[in-house]
Amino acid sequence: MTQVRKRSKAPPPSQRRRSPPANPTLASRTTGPLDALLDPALFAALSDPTRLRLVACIAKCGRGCTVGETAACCAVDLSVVSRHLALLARAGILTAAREGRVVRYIVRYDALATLFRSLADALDHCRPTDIACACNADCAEGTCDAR
Amino acid sequence: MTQVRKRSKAPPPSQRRRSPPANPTLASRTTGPLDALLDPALFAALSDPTRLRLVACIAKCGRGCTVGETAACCAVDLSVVSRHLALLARAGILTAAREGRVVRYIVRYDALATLFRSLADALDHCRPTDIACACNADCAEGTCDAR
DNA sequence: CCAATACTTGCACAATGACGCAAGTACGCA
DNA sequence: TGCGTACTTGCGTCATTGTGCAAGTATTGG
Repeated sequence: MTQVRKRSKAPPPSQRRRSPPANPTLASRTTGPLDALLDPALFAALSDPTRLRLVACIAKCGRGCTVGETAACCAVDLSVVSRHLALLARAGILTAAREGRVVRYIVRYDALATLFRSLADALDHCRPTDIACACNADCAEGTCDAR
Repeated sequence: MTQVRKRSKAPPPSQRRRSPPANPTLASRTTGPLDALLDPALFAALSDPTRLRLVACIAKCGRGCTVGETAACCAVDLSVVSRHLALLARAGILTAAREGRVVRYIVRYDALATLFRSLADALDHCRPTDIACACNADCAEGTCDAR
């Protein structure tokens, strides 16, 4: 994660976001070509060992897991877990739902599985065939739309 | 990426690694359960926008791309591109091959596609059924093998 | 062997990210 | 309304990472 610069001062408690914004529609990433599927934010969310462990933990607990339960999976402060889960939800990997006093996080199985399959398909489509790709001369020009 | 602490001083030029180590066998990650597939290093490699652009660029250029060609895809120094490509190769996403004066990098289409499909499958298997998961009480104990 | 091309690596620096602690907020129940 | 439980957020710290520049190494051709 490099060029994602978000540095706005937290708004006052009154107007502070209480319920997280709608999860980004993973579906919107599952249609386009390879570029559209290669979202740095998604991979960044999955690039931390602690977060991955949390995801794995929640993925296996059928019903949603609370922050406290999930925190038992790894040896970091509860506040850290809370932040990680919020981040994962923002990335569209988890869904959060408040149930009275607790918040349950659950993995967005379908969205993720669909996304990964789309990625695999997109890669297959990119695989070179016998016909040479016209963009060989220079990736920055010609028919290569990678930029 | 957090707990990956590698802080060894670079070895002297004489014993410095010239050819990169064999790419990690992505295949080894495509068999186990979800945990085995959730490799932080892989996602970390894909978490940088510049690197993703390089991957997309190379993915679409059927034959391997040289470092110089690839560098045309984005506005960073050639040395940066070189480092990114080496990292991607180390992560098993690209394969490097020296051809005379140039080095060609190519996407490991099959390995990646297989990995992503395995991930999707693993997620599908984790999806809760009607039978409640026995590990609900506490993710850190019981039958939940997420830790 | 020298020069040119094509990368790779050392070094310094700024920005980012993960973390823990402490304080703050939300919700349910007396 | 006051209290306890369950999270969330502010803040400071420290390690990691992305980047550019300059110097180093590899490979080919003269």
